[in-house]
Amino acid sequence: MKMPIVEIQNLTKNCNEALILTILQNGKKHGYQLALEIDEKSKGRFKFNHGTLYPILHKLEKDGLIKGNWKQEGPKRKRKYYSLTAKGKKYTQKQVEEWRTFFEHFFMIIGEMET
Amino acid sequence: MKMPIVEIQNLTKNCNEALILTILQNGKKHGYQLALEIDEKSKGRFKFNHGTLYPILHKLEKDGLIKGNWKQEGPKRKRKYYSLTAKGKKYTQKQVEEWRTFFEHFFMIIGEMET
DNA sequence: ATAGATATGTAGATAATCTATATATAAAAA
DNA sequence: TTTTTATATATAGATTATCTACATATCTAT
Repeated sequence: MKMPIVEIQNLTKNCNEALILTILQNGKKHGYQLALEIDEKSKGRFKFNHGTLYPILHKLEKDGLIKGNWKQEGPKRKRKYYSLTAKGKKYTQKQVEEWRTFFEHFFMIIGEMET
Repeated sequence: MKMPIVEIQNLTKNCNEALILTILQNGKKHGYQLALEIDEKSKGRFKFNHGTLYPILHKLEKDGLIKGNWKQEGPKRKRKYYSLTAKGKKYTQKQVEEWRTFFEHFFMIIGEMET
């Protein structure tokens, strides 16, 4: 798996990933819960389409960055809880740093950087 | 033409656009010049693929946000200089604001917001 | 001459996201 | 109690931005 850096060439990636991964730093969450939390924390600004969310989770799991575990919850309800792997934790920290430097360069150009 | 806001749903868009549009706020530039300037101003961090750059310029022109003019430069050399239209100026200011609020929310979630 | 930088452009591939659909359970309202 | 809404996960197909590669032509320095 490649470790993309956050730059103009691959800016389409990583943003949704970054949100999911950093939320998971606070403990294990299932998919629906992640979407709710991101919605709340952004005061309704960031809303995940479920058709976007689940494929990302599957990809992150396939890449070994998160690990999902089905849990019986109630008599018939099942939820899949995800948590960061060691690799995922390292990756997340790197990505946050990448985003910070990206942001700095981006606003240096588009102006009005409040430092 | 729709006026997209910068949010999780359409984050793939607008970033390259924003860089181009804000550079054009400082006066007319041709495509190659825009790429160089963004490269320099970001200290080599943002590099445009020309295959990305020119289609965006054509799209922005089609949407009436920028206007391109071919200029004879030397005996045979031609360059196409782009400048913001009134609509484009308005749009650019709005987009910069959108990006600012986007990043505020984004960093509020991914943490380590230095306010 | 010719090599490298300048300058613009398009075609096809890749990949992230979006829309729509599907399924099923739990809780709340009528 | 029936129905609606929220919860919960998932996939298929369409859309779209970007990437890679190709194509063309001029200008400058060696």
